Amino acid sequence: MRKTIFLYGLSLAALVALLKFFEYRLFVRDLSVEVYISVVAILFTALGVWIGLRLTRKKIVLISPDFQLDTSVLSRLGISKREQEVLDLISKGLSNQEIADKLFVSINTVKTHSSNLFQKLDVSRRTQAIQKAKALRLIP
Amino acid sequence: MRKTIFLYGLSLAALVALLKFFEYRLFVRDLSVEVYISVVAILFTALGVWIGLRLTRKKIVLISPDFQLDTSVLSRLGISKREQEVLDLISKGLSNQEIADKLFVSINTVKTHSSNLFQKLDVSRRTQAIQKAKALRLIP
DNA sequence: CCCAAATTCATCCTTTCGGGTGACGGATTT
DNA sequence: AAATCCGTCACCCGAAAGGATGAATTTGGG
Repeated sequence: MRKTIFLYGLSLAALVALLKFFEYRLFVRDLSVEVYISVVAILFTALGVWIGLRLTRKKIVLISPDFQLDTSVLSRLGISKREQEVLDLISKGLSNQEIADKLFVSINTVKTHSSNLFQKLDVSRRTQAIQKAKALRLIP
Repeated sequence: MRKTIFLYGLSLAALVALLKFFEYRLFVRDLSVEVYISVVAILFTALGVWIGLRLTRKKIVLISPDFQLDTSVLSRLGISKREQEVLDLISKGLSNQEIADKLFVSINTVKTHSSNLFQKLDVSRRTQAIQKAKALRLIP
């Protein structure tokens, strides 16, 4: 941010110098202040647009792909870390056996976690869990 | 957009007039061009930022909520209307029986549709179908 | 240290899901 | 008319998922 401000001032100074340079170089001394202001206004409006896009670009891509879960909902429903992991893998379309292999636990353990998870989410099927978890911002 | 350009030019003219006014009103005739340019640059940079945000705000909200399915993918995979309906209900967490009740058909019909759908989506489970359909923009 | 919560695993049973196959009527295309 | 696609329905079978319950182990916090 400090860098941006510095570059901003630098470009401003450069523009002024450039205008001065052309003013004396081409002996066009009758350039009115209005012309100066117009040029500067247009250029810096464009710069402002660019800066604005630059600053908000992160926010745009943060909306969907970069996702942070709502931990308040997580604690309110009493969902543990392991259950959250299972939920995440369920939402990725994995079967209980695949989840068990990925977490290095028994399939029975996964079934226990998913059962507890469904109770806490108040659903009875994993597809419903996906739907509800998405609404609660527990998964992307 | 034309309105925006008009207002832009108008504000530019107003600013110039304002500066001129203060210049003669306060008898501060030695205001350098650099000061003018700096003020104008700062103000119009802010204006540019505002415009940039204004123009991109619509795109931001358009990313997720407003959804239109990709019919090209739909036809490329040869997914029929009925299969698409089943897909939509599957993504909402409904069981085959519930889908059958909602579509007024037999559960066997739903199973046939879902099986064909899974083949066309190249998946083997409904949770995978949800995952993939979302990636293909077939469901919100 | 101790207790509560979390994690782990198991068994039994029922329901749901998925794959495969076959069939029939209707609409469209060839 | 024949072929093709869609939608419908049925049956069978195995796999996966879900519910209920019990229990052992580990872990984190008071």
